[in-house]
Parts: sequence; structure tokens; C-alpha cells
Amino acid sequence: MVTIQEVAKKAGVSTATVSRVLNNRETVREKTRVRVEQAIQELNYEPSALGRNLRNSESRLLLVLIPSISNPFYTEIINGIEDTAISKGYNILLCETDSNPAREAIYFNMVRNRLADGIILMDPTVNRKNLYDLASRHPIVQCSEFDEEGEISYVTIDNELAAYQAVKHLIKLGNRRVALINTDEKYLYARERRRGYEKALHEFGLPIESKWMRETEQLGFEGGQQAMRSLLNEADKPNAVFSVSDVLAIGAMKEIQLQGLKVPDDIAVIGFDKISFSNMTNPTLTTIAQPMYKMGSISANMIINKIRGKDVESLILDHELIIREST
Amino acid sequence: MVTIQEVAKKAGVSTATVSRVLNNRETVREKTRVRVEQAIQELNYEPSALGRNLRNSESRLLLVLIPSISNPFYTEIINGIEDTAISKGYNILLCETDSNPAREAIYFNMVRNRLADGIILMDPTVNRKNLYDLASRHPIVQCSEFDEEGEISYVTIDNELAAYQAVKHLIKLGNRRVALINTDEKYLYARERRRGYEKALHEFGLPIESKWMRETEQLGFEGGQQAMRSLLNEADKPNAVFSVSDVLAIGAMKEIQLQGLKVPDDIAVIGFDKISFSNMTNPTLTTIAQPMYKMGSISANMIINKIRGKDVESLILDHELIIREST
DNA sequence: CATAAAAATGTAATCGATTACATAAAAGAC
DNA sequence: GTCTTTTATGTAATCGATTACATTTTTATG
Repeated sequence: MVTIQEVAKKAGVSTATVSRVLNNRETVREKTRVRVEQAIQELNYEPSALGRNLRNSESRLLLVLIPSISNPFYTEIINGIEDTAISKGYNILLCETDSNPAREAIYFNMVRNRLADGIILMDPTVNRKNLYDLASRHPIVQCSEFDEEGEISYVTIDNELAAYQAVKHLIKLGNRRVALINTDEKYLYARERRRGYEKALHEFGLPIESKWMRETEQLGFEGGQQAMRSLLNEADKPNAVFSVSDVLAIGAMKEIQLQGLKVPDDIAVIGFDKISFSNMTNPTLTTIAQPMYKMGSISANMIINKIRGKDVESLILDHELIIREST
Repeated sequence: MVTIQEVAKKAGVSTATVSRVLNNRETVREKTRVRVEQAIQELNYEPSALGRNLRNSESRLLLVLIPSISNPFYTEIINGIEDTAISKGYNILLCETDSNPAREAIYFNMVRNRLADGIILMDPTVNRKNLYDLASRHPIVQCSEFDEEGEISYVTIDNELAAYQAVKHLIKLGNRRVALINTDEKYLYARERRRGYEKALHEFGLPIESKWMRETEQLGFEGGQQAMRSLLNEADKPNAVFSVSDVLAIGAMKEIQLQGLKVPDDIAVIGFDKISFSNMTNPTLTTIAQPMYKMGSISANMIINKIRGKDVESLILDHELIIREST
């Protein structure tokens, strides 16, 4: 590997001068600069980020922690993060945690080790003690999911309100038996969206019945399908379903159709996230749109500001109900 | 930040001894080891990866370059890479290139800079000169897509054969007007799958007609939908479609159904990749399954072997035709 | 042309770890 | 208890860059 020493020798200058040329710092004489640049060219020299980072203690790398890349929900968020980060001279690295504490620890350590400058966290299942410990010394922000108790900045939407509006929409269409397909309540959004669901039922004087609520372990289509199958086994079938994610909703629609029922005539379905796929189903899926790109972009800005030592404030963004054919 | 010096001081030993404890190297006396470990505990010391990597010139980090994380095709591959890499003590970082040469350059440089030990490349649109240049000095393997001319190791499937079998399946069902929905032929798989398509037509004495071939820029659903719309505008409509990806195939099915036609009765559809979604459509999608997890796992093994200086051989894995409702 | 001021470059310490080699301490042999 | 061998620990160089400070070269001034 070519080092700065070799370049310096070839150009007949000191390493300090080469470094100055590299960082176009101070005043290097035109003649010398050209000579150094030539040497760099000829030797095909690439400065070692390791040496540089060690000295500067910064890496200009951001870690983005997501539970699983297979979840389309994260796609747009990541685009937002990426565009913003790159425009500010940072690169991002995607880390899939699988909600596995051991993996999280690895990535957290990359920040402790100074391999990365900060973390954008989208995984809610992180160990709280570890999280606080990291947050106390290193830049970290949360996106979408966040810890309600801690002091860590976040950007998210009002999940309770969004769920409330979704369910209200279903009720206003005349559906009085509204089911809920939820995920594990370890997720904050799951707890909040259930609250919104219950609030809407309550407001319209409808009973909150556990026979119409399901909690699925699986976040994939199959999870939604299973939950729907179980709901359809009830003697008293629901005539509408609010699902906390599009993926689950699509699984649910699949099951409804498998059983020979029609969406929305027999059962109306509403999802959450507006993933690109939700427009490809038949019927197309009514859903709640989150400003995902914006969420990503804002969280990138937040973490960069934090890295630079500025104070940042948490934000709650607006959502939107997208009415399509499934309701 | 706590350094090894502070630990050494606290434990009353030299940094060399602390380092030995950290790497449980050689023989450190029980008593000393305990004292050092206590100091590490109390100071909450984390060794700096930067210092360590600089000295050892290795980072135990692998870069995985994909064009876009939104493409579900990569999901399983990445799982395979991740499991294997982690079991061998390497961490992976996902890099989304957007097929943008500037971004690729950034990630390539991370390897040149020794921030990462090697690259698993899944993006075909990389600049060839850059690629060869990197490959000549640093470990890199290609997964799925590869450069036909270079010497860089790869793992993939026989795309031409798979496409041939898919189209043969359509023809054997009695469809004599088989259309092709392809992507940009900058992709190797696109060129190979077209060859397989043509081979099958040729074998059954069917003409190769450009009116039944479409090339789409967009890799998303919309691309498939548009291509299908255009195909259905032909006076002489196809009665079967081979689409080079499930995503495009699903878009195509959507359009067929929008126009009031039935899959597979009016038009049979076959996809490629067996993404998880392909089982959620109505009807479910006939497709070609690639051994994605295995491809990922093998490519991780290949890159690690390369990093360790071993020679590695390219591999072509088996695929499988999954017949479902759409044909 | 001599001298002061400004600009360019060099010297060497530094970041935080690892490790060859040197030295000190413990164990074993008589 | 002394001497040798073995084991444990310390010293200092090293990885590849950056930068405060020192030194040299250039430019400006009278």
C-alpha cells in the first residue's frame, strides 16, 4: 500500500506538505502542489482513512440500524437519509439488526470505537440500558420508533391520531364491527395505534372486543393472513379490518379473498404505511401515508447536527389518509 | 475517551500487558489478568477499532453493494451473507449504490482506505475500469450479476437455462404467442434471459417477434404495468408473458386484470425470483426460484477466503421452476 | 543591497493500539 | 542458597495520517 511517506519522498517534500496538499490547506506554492499531485497520480496513492480518522477522531460515517431490510417500510426513509447525508459529506451504512441484541451491540460498538460518528436508530427492541449508555456519550437519534422514557431525540408521526382517523373512516362507511390486526406491542407504534383504534370505537359507542383483536408475531404477509383466518373463524365476523401495516393488510386481503369473500363489499380493509406495493393489489389498498422520505431526511439532519455538537429537538410530522378501493 | 494507557496506569501495568489481556495472548499471570480486567471494567474501556485496525491493517468489515434496497430480490441473499459472515467473525455493511458511479467510488474507496476488508458486489452497472483496478489490489467477489470479461470470481445461476425452461413451460401449456417483459440489457441477466426466451421459441418453431418484446427502464411494478399495457395494445395480443422479474410480472398481472382479462385463462404469466410477495398475489405467481440464501452464503465464504489469500472458484448454482396458479 | 515581514516548508509529536525484543521475576535443579 | 531455565512483564518502534511550532525561503520595504 502506498503511504504518504512514499509520496513525500517521490515529490521531494515532507509529509506535512503532502498532507497540506491533500487537505488543500494553507498556502502551498503552486509549483510544489503540482509536483505533489503528480507524485500522488503516479503512485496511485489513496490516503488511509484509518490513519486520518485516528488522528482526527471522526469518520464521516453514519450507521442506520433497521430490524430488517425486507420490510419495505424502511425503503423511502433510507432514501431520505442517504440523500441528505451524502449532500453533507457523510456516508451511510445500513445495519440489519434482526432485533438481535448481539448484533446491536456490534453496531453500537462501532460508534464507541469511532468507526462511525453516529447512529440513526429505527429498531425499538434495543436494550434500554445499552441505549442510554451509548446516548450519554455518542450522537444518536431515533426515527419512527423511539423510547418514550429516555431523552433521546426522535422524529416520528402521531400514530395514535393516524390510527384513530383510519378507524373513524371505517366506521363512517357504516362498518360497526371493526377488527384490529396488530403486531407485538413491544413496538411503540403498535401500542399507540391500538390506543387510536380503541379511541375511535369508544367515540362512536362501539364496544372494544378482544375477539376482534389479533396480535401477530410475524411482520410478513403470512402474519396478516393467519390473523385474518383466525378472525374469520369467529362466529361473529368483522365487516372491516384496520391493520397496523400494509404488509399485514395485504396478507389479510389475500385470506379474505381465499375464503370467497369480497373486499370491500364483505369486509373493508385499511393498512398503514403506503408502501409501493399497496397500489398493486386488487383492490388497491386504503392506507395511511407517512412522510417517510422526509422522516429520513430530517433524522439525517438531526444526527449531523448532534455530531457537530448542536442541540436538536424532537419532531412529530404529519400523516395522510389515502382512500383507495379497499374501503 | 478511555485509552489503553489509562487502563494500564490504573492497573499498574504496561500497555503491552493490557493488550495481551485484550487479545488473550500468550501467558499473562492470573493475578495480573484479573487486575487488568477490573481496570477495564471500572473505566468502561472499549478498545479503539481505529488504532487496532491501523496497526493490524484489517477491519473485519465487509461491504455489500446493491443497487437498491427496495428490490426484494436482495433480501434473502443478504440474509445468507450476513449469517455466514457473522459466524466467521466479520460484520457486513449494506451500501446502496443507486447505480450511481459516484457512490460506488465512495464505497470502493472504503476498501482502498482499509476501512473495509472486501466487497461483495451485486451491482452490474459499475465502471469496468474502476472495478478491475480495485479487483487487482483488493478482495472482491460478484454475486448474481457479474462481469463476463473480467477474471473476478462470482456466484450466480444459469439465467439462460432458467429462462428457457420458463418459456418452454408456457409453450407446453399450449401458448404459442409468448411475450417477453425484459429490463435494460445493461444487466447481464437481462441479456441471458432473453437468449433463453429466444432459444425456447426457436426450439418449438415459433417466430421471434419484436412486437412481443418489451424492455422497461423501471424495475418497479409500474414498469411491468406499462410494458403490459403496451403489449395489450398490439392487434395480435400475446397469450402468455415471461417476465424477467416477479416485480415486473406482478405489475403485468395488475394491468391484465385492469383490462378485464383473466390470468391464466386469457394470458398466462410467469415471473422470476420467487420473492415472498409472489405468493400473495391473486392468482399466485408461477416463477423461477433462485437459491438466494445459498448464493449469499457462498459469496460471503468466497470473499472471506479471498481476504485470507486463498484462491476461490466461480460457481453456478441450480434454480427451480415453481408452478403456481398464474400459468 | 540589507533587512524586516510574510509565506512556504520541514521537524517531530500525536492519535490508540500491537508486538519484537529486552529485561525482570518466578520456578526448577543441584 | 546459587545458578540456570522458564515465564511474565516492560520498553519502545510501528501503523499512516495531521498539525503546532521551528526553520527556511521568498517577497516587500527603505
